[in-house]
Amino acid sequence: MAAQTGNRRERLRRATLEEIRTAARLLLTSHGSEAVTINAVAREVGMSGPALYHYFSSREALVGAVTADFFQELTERMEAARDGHPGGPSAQRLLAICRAMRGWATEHPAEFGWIFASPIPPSDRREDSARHQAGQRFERVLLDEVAALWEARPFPVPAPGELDPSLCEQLAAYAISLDGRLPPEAVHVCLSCWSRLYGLLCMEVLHQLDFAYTDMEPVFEECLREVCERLGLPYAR
Amino acid sequence: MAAQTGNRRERLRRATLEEIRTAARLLLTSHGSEAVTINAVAREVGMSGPALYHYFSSREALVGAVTADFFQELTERMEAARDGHPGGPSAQRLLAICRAMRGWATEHPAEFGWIFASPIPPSDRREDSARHQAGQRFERVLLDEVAALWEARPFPVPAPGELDPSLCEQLAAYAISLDGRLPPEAVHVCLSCWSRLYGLLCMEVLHQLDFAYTDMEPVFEECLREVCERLGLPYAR
DNA sequence: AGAAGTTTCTAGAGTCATTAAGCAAACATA
DNA sequence: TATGTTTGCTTAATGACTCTAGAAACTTCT
Repeated sequence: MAAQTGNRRERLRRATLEEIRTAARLLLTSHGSEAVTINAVAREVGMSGPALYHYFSSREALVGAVTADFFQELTERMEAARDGHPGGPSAQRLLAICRAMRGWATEHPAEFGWIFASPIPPSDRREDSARHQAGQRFERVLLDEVAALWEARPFPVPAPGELDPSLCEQLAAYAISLDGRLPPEAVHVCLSCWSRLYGLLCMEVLHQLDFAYTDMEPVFEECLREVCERLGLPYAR
Repeated sequence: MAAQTGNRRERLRRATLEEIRTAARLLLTSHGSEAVTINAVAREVGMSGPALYHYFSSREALVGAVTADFFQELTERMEAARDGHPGGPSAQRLLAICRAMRGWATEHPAEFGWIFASPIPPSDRREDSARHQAGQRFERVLLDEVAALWEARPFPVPAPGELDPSLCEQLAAYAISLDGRLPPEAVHVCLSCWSRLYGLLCMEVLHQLDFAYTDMEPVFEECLREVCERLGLPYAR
């Protein structure tokens, strides 16, 4: 942690900012997305409407800030799960990360929905937005783990040339931005796994599979089993 | 088509309803979700605010109605794609259906987002809601095709007992509601494929993979290739 | 204590969803 | 043709919302 810089004023301001974010989150989880209004949040922290504009320039900014918080919380949970299995086999670490992700998602469905199952507002699509930063850190948790796994023992990937050339080109470009730790084909496998986990979790928090499943836990585990298989890892509950 | 039942009044009413839905959709696609307000829609069709309550009991009802429209449009497009390959090989039909789905999604990202990437409001979760009906019809397009495929030539499925017992139980319950055309393990494969397509399309319309891909078409095709492989079908572009 | 800066307030303009009251035309019936 | 009902809309009004513009109060520093 950085030393608590700043004088009393700054500390107070930080505390208020924190309180506002907490209030916003509480409103989201207890009364839904719609309930997170500037007025309601202000009421909750005991100040009146317009005062909140000294802390956030608009409702969108507030929403963006708490969304970034959620993103960071999820990432920290995944990192903690990973660091809970130091030195152990890759499979265990990766499974722990994925399960931590679902754990957080099911415990915080509204928050997960805000991160992943909502259109990203234009202001948050800029590279310097807090959300984007948080997204990159999140991305790195999974990618680092897969890269480590690849370096330790490469998993089977499609042969070069087997993938569509246009796809390969895009993958190559992205692989470069990853310092070339993974070849394009391995990046594809990685993104494909991520997309499966993403889809399943979105379906769970959005209740898109309620027509078939009442408990998604074993469905997710089965998906993990398949992911492990694809990465050449042993699966264990 | 059913004969245009009803007298002049009813016809006029239906036309107005249609006009309102069209206006709502136009606002969604051109100015985003937020812009679909009762007032704005009413302004668009040339009547003033409250008059709209003679046609829809609330904003939510209006949103639900147009969402159901979208669902139906998507389904019809998929059915048309399927019927464009009558009698042909299963693989071609299934691929055509999936590509039609993505085609509609990419042409109508906002509409697709409303159907699949938004929390389903409680009112629309009831069995008798238009949305639920539309959802079932959509579901059937994919399921029917997979069931036909299964009856013609079963694809490889996990051996009974290989899947988690709790998962099996849920699958068995759902399989029964499908008239037992598919065994639980095949239902699982089917739902797993659906979840992959769903995840990928959501990521595309929500721009969740922009950090890696600029063109999702080959990514989707690669996913289709894998789906085909799993269903024992030949893949062709 | 006084100056400077920060925080919060009240007031208000303009938006939204929704309800209520009422007007006028279209229609059905006598 | 006269009467009453139904239908389609209007305006008015309520209470919520976002956000702006000043004035008031409070902190901190000199």
